[in-house]
Amino acid sequence: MEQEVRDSTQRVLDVAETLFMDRGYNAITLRDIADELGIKQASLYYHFPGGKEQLFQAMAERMFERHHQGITAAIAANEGDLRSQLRDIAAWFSSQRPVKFMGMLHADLAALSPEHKEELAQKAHSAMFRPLRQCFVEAQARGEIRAMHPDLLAGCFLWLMDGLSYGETRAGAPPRQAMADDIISMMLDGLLLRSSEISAAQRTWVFQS
Amino acid sequence: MEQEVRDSTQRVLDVAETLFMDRGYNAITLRDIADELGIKQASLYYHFPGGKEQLFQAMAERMFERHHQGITAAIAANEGDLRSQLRDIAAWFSSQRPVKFMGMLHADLAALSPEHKEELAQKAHSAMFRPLRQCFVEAQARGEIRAMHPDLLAGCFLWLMDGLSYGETRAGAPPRQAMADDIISMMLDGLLLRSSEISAAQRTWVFQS
DNA sequence: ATTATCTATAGATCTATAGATAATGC
DNA sequence: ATTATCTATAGATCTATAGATAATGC
Repeated sequence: MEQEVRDSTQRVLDVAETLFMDRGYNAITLRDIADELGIKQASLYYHFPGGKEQLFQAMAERMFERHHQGITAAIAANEGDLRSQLRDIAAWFSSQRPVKFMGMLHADLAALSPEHKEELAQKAHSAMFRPLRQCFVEAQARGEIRAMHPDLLAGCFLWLMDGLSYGETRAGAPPRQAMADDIISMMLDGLLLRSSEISAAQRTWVFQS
Repeated sequence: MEQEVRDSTQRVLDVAETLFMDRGYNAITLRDIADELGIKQASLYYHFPGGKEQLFQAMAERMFERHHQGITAAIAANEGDLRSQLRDIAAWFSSQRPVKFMGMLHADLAALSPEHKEELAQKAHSAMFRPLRQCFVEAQARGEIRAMHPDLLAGCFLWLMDGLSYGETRAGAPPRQAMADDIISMMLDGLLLRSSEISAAQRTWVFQS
């Protein structure tokens, strides 16, 4: 029986994650979630007596925990090589349903009670931001990349991964993994023409600034 | 009198933009906007007989038009120099209230009628995305940057500018313009150590991939 | 007895409409 | 006459609660 409890509650969380992440906390009603599950709205209170807010909270915590696993595994599997680490993190996100947790952390958190808000922000930070930030700090310590505020780097990378979720909804967009590779190359190698592709005249310009 | 009509309607749009952009279409009620203006909720129907959706639509169109001016001016003032163009576009966004139009284009548009949705998406594209995309296309034609899907480049840059709005709300964050400069340098120069800072051993690694 | 659902409904909003009121400008 | 507001309220949701029902497992 314990098993069935977990199954049906997990199914509620699955649907809640899909809907909340796609259209936001305020746009989704308990009725939307119940309809999608084929049950009545009031039945959700059996699984989450605390109502909509508790359901959102539980959904977000489960999601953060899952991403924490995915991100730290990608980092650990490529110790000492930032590019591979980022590539595997991107592959992890590609394997998951669109994240959009950045916009979520802003607009949706504002709708929650101060305690829930604070707790979720904290968990999002330790689950996703902190490991990634550490990843950049270590790459800097190894001399692999130049000094730049690691908060900014982690924020940019997560932000861009989040953006992939939106980008892929466009018609005619390249596959997500190809976009992720281009983004990582942009971040690490930069866009300026250099090395063998570069003419002498361009080279002086490139390094003048 | 004509003047006063414009003033009070513009004031409604100002408040609507602040609130809608900060917390999203669904989170903000007409009462929130009216309260902030010090008027009653029903009075908004004098300015926008079409109600909440028309108000959002008008607010978004005015905002897109304003950003179109800002972006194209920044581009035109630095013709032939991508880095300066991007820097001035970033400065433009820093001068404006936080954008968050990316998340808006996703979650908020979904709440509108199909016609409004289509029209706004179209206007956002021509006002902001298209000029920036063209900017990257021309930099590629000049040989200033390497070939990469210009849609991706424009999307990344706008996305990161959008992210600055969120980033600056954190405690202890560096000033927005400093973060913008770092982001532009990351995009153009990349993060990898190279040029004079680079050792011979590292150089072979840098260019091997 | 426990699990997972249901029906019915109270109470709180929220959008939108109808029509009144007050101030300004011709 | 026009502009900009107001009061009052209908109608539609949405969240949450109370208590009933059906199925499963001991």
